[in-house]
Amino acid sequence: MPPADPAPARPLRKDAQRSRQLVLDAARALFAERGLDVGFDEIARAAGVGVGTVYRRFPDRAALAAALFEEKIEDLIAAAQSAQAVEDPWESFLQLALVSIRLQQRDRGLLEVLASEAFGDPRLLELRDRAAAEVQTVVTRVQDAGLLREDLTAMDVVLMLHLFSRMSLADGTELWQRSLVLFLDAVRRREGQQPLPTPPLTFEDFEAIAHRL
Amino acid sequence: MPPADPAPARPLRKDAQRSRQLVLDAARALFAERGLDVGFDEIARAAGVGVGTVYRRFPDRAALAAALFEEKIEDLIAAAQSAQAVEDPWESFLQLALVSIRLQQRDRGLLEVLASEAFGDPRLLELRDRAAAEVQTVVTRVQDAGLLREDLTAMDVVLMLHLFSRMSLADGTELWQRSLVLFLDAVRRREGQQPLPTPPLTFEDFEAIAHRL
DNA sequence: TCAGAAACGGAAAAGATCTTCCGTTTAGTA
DNA sequence: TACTAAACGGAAGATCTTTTCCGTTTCTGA
Repeated sequence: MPPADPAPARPLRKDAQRSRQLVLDAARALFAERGLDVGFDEIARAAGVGVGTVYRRFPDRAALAAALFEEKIEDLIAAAQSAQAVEDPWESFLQLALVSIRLQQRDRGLLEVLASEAFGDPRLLELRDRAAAEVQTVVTRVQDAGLLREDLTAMDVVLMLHLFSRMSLADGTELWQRSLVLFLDAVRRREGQQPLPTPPLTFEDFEAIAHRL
Repeated sequence: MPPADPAPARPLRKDAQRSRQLVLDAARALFAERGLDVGFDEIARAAGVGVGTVYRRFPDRAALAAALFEEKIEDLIAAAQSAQAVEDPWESFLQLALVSIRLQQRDRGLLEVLASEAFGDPRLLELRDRAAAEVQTVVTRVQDAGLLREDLTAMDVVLMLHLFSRMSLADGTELWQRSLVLFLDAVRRREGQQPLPTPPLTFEDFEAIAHRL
């Protein structure tokens, strides 16, 4: 009994493979620079193919984004994991913050995918959840070490990283670092801190907020 | 020699006055709810007049915004001044923060005008500068009282208030308060604080950043 | 080499605003 | 009341982006 792959899907013809790749390359560059809502016609022009070809390969923005950002989010997860390898928990936390901001600073599309409901694409959503889980791990460790305030959640951190990433995209310079330093100072554990008001942020809160920012 | 008002401008006809007011009322509500880029046709429909009438009275969005947001920014300035009346400098600072976030939470258009270059309208720009000056006053006072870190600028504060206002618009709830508490905790003066990196934020920095957020 | 399927490009249809224009209506004045 | 100028509504033209469609070209494998 042969494996019943619902779509045996013969490989794309050679010219089709080539133009698919041209489209992906063009879209990668444009999404990184200008975000997810670049026009399809512009992608086609940059790729040197007709619009029809873009639509044939990627019926909508979601298909294109899914193909491109899986890899990108995996980069982010890998970066988070390598931050976990840092011995000192606070340094590990710091490295996670810097790396994740930098990745989003270099790719506006990545920021938008992470902050949106990712077109409802299950693969992207799952990867995003895995990235959030990595943040959770780092946060828990630095909390267990007594260095980070206990009432902070990983989602507070994710939300803040999102805001700093946005800032880093918005200013050409490095002014966002001022705000990051303030934040880091604020979340350090310290005697006599006032507890945070309102219930902790959940993942759903983050989604709802970031999506509409 | 009679006063040479360049446009003696006879008063609008009664029906024109009426429809001007209808348009302003409709635009006020729509801008507050959905921000500055509501379609003119939608404003016309909400006002119960034709699009032509909207264009006749307000040649572009800037004219409409100028007419509406002068008053709004004056409200903000008034709120800042009444915050200055609070005796305790820290409380005064806190009240300024809360009031300014609330005003922007209730009016997305106001937030957008404050963060944009305000269509280049000189009146709006001047009012915005005056609002920033009020923040400066409050910040200086709380710094002079030794309660706020010295290396923070009024523009750091303005930028943060902008971010929290955005958050307060984006979440329907009050979760932004968590972040505000973190921020307030971060900016309190305290022994052994690390100095902030990168040069202080200028007004131009704020404009450039907020505009592109 | 050749026939048929797959893929291609880009014109054009479909949608969404934005803006102008003009025939009709209404207010103000004599 | 009647005339004129101001104001009105909304259809139509101008743009811009999204999406479909089809005549032509290119690949593949018999």
